[in-house]
Amino acid sequence: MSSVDFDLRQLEIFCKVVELESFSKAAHAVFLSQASVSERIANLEGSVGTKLLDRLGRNIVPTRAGEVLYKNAVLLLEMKRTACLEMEAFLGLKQGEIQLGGSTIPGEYILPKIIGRFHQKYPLISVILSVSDTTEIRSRVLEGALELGVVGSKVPHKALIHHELWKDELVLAVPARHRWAKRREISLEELMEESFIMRETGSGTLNIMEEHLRASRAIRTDALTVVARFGSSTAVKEGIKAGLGISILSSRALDTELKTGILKALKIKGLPIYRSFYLIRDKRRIASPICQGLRDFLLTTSKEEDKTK
Amino acid sequence: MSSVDFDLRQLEIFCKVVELESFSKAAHAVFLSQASVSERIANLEGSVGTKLLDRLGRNIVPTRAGEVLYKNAVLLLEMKRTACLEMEAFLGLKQGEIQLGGSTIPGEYILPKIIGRFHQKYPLISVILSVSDTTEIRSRVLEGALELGVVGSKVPHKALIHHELWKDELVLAVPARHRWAKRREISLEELMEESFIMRETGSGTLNIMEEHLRASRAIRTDALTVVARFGSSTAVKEGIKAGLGISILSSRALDTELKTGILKALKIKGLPIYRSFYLIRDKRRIASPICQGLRDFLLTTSKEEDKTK
DNA sequence: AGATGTCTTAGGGATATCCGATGTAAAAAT
DNA sequence: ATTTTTACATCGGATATCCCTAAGACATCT
Repeated sequence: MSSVDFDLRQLEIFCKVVELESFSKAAHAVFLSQASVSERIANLEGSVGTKLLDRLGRNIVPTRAGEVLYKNAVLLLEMKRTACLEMEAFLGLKQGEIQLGGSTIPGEYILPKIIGRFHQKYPLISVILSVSDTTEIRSRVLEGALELGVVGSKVPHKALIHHELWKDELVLAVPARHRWAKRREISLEELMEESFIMRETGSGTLNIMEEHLRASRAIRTDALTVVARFGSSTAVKEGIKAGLGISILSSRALDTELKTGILKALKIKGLPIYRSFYLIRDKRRIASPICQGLRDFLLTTSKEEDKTK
Repeated sequence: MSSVDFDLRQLEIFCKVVELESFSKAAHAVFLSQASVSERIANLEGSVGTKLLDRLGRNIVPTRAGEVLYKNAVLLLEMKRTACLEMEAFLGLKQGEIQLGGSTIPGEYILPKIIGRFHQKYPLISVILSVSDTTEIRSRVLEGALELGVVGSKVPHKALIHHELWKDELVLAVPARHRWAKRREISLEELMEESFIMRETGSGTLNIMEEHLRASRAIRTDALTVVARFGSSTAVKEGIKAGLGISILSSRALDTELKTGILKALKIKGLPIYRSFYLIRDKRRIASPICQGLRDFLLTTSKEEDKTK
């Protein structure tokens, strides 16, 4: 029966009338003719179901019902304004957040400092970085939980677009006290003899390793003496330091250890393992402005790095 | 430049689409054709300035911008609903408040218990009673600060409508130990000899007194020996009790004192002073439902009292 | 009483909304 | 791989709304 209804535009006009105590002044304020304001107020009164303003000749005063509506209208319009500002800030790349995924190496060793620089440029944008393995990142990008991902291997998918960001070399890491510590290169055959720490399935590093070893037609990963499978590069490094075994991993993850001499890096004879990190995005979805901003930032950053190299 | 804008109706439809993850289901939910929903969403996307939904074949998922908008839209719509409910409650005479003014006698001795009964009938309505003198109440009703007033004398005014509510008799009150305490009547001439306590200017009781005395052509109020002017009936009563003087006041204000025998009431010879209390309202203004409700309640209440009398 | 200022009403044109029908593209079924 | 199905987009037209100008109504001020 009583179905009160209204519209933001109507409320806007109504509020102006209440505030300026005049139809004609309100009309001027909202850039309408006075007649239109009159009509819309009549309209609003119709759809609320009661008179909202007392027309006392010269001055316009809200009725009690008008006062009740005005009080609510002010709150609603304020909230609308807030919402609009937030949208504008979001669209204007000023404010908001973005869900970014990084596989182990980029997530732990590369992205943190780049996100730092991004944050300096856009202080009100927060980048939420999830670190996981390549496969996981890829599928979460496809479900839409992550807008962007940075992964360590390229697996074509019709919905994903890849952009190469950075190159990376995989090296064989051994403890400083290892009998190979002084050598520069190791042959694949020699590798077979050693205890080997493997990354977990799904890791980009593992994918790349298998890919290269398969290409070399020499050995398969399951021919290696795998003593452990770890879920993170850090764990693998710790395993190597503890003498559990040796492993192939990203030179980027070894920076600190190589500089302090705790670990040594060796190349594998006839098998230079390079891989790239790729930016991935689900092209079926429309990228938010923040997503575009971060994407551009990552791409230009990687180009600049190439130059300085 | 970027001027995000939207409409409650658009948001309503948009939210339904987000919640049901489908244009056609949303269309059904808001009783529109699928085409209209499609058009309105396109419209909204236009006026916000960005795509809000990803159309991934089967399922519809909001973009990041869509999520931001949705979050705000839910709040806005909820607030609108609240506002509508409040308006409906107000219009349905269920909830709200009303500013009522009462001059001294009705405000202090009559209205409190009637408001009590009104409150039992409408528990969510609060009656805000201001007690002041008749003149003050009248002018505050005319400014709109009070919706209704109950006053003790009738002064015609083109904007005011009067309804008689209750009759009241004015009597001469004297202390129990007064030399007139045993008498039933006093003549006007005798009254001149006594110390008299007057109500303040603006009081309805005073108006009525002057009116009747003038009509009797015998004496004027300024011929009385006025020893004090007090702003309230209670103060006058206390003055009488303290032996400061005697006064004419409403029998309704004397109930307690007469029953306990502290004061005595006398009639004035040849001058029966009756007066009525009137409900007043500014007829230029539209009465709120609550105002109408209270008005009806007061009128029927007074009629019932007449019957029982 | 007349002039003035202010809201209401009337009429008409531009725009938006809505619908049914049709187009199109992706998923599901064959 | 092709067809069928499902679901959103688009089209064209009927309707309603919005907004304007102009004229009427009403109270106030002179």
